Amino acid sequence: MVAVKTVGRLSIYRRILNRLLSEGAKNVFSHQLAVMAGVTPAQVRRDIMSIGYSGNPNRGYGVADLIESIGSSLDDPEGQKAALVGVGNLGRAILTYFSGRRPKLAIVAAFDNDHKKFDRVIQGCRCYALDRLEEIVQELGIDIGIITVPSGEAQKVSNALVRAGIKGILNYAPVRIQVPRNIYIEDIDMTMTLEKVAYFARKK
Amino acid sequence: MVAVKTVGRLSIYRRILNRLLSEGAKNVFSHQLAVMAGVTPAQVRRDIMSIGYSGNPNRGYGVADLIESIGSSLDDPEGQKAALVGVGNLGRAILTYFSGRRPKLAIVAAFDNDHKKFDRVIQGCRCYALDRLEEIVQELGIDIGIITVPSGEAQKVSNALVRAGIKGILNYAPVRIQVPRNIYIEDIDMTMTLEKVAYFARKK
DNA sequence: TTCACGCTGTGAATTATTTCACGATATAAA
DNA sequence: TTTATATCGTGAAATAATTCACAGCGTGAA
Repeated sequence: MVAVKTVGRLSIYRRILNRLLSEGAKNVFSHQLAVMAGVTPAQVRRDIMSIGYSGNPNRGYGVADLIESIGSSLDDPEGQKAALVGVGNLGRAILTYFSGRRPKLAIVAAFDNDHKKFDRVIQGCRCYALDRLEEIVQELGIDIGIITVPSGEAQKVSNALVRAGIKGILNYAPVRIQVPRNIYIEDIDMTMTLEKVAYFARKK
Repeated sequence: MVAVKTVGRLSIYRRILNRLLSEGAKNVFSHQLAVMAGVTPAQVRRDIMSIGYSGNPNRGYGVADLIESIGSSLDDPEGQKAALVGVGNLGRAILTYFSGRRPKLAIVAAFDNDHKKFDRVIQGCRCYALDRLEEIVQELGIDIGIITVPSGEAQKVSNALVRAGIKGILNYAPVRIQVPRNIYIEDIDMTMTLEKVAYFARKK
């Protein structure tokens, strides 16, 4: 089991590596990856070590091999499916963002209360009525939920997702959601982050 | 100078406290805040200690006083202004989100390349042509930039923001941006976070 | 073949962050 | 007034994360 922060950085390295690959790069050194990822070379080496991949002291890391190796650590070989709940501006932005980007990880269903959105297909992802959440999640074998509803509804939506059997939640609503201990939850708190930037813009 | 992580949590506590205040609460205990913020009671006490506020062993913390105290640590008394660059779905979501929420921190200008958006007012925030960025940022005294443009343009936009004199950047584009050392930058990487959730949904 | 170089892999050291644990204390009740 | 109780504040301990620093190695050049 890889540490939380390491998983995050591996995901970033992989994105960089994919770009490098498309630019024709064969190998890359830890110090190059480090600059592109905004971390130290030692950190890069340690992260890569933690997934058991080894570079070559003279060539660095093999771009294609390392992508492969990160994939076999991070990805489910069967692929994983996510559902997005709340098709507002933010929800649509996320759908656009992800649309067909990672083969092993796709948002396959969206849910909303607004009947004008039902059955519309947004970025290749069909929109369903919120009260069909459990049914559809189970039918499609979805195991990740993305919450982009207003704060007031987030806990209710989360409960429904958990009942439906979801294992991980990405929560954009600015409230802490209570979930059973076996569910992994990650919050993206945009207001908090902006306030952090504001503080350090002044103090740094 | 308060630690980065502490600033983030203080911002979260404040949001919770504001809700409690509006519900009429006068006092709150560290263990209550802890549950609502998803941290330990000891952490809450330490964070609050770090801004020099003291509670009462019998009543806990005064809700209104603590809000006040967090404000005087985090906020600029004069207020701070932010500019958003890139008025797509994500940009609009952010504008909607922040619109008039914090008096000491407002997004006062948006920028885009698309001339159809020029001079439109979105959530009380006027949209300008991207090439007027430096001019407007300086005119309005903006010191925070929010980047919501595609990856390929992020570095260019960042350079313009830095030239215009901005001190902090909140970057939503999935690339690491290079900035001078005196600029504070925080990344929100939505893809990375989803991949993290996917990983731990499987492994946890 | 041998050498010199610059990189990787990693134990150890360091730094950052969180939690423990307990004395001090404010209040409500007796 | 005294006592019982539950909380705060915080030094110290524990844990987590990062960086240092260098032995060892693969490769290109001589």
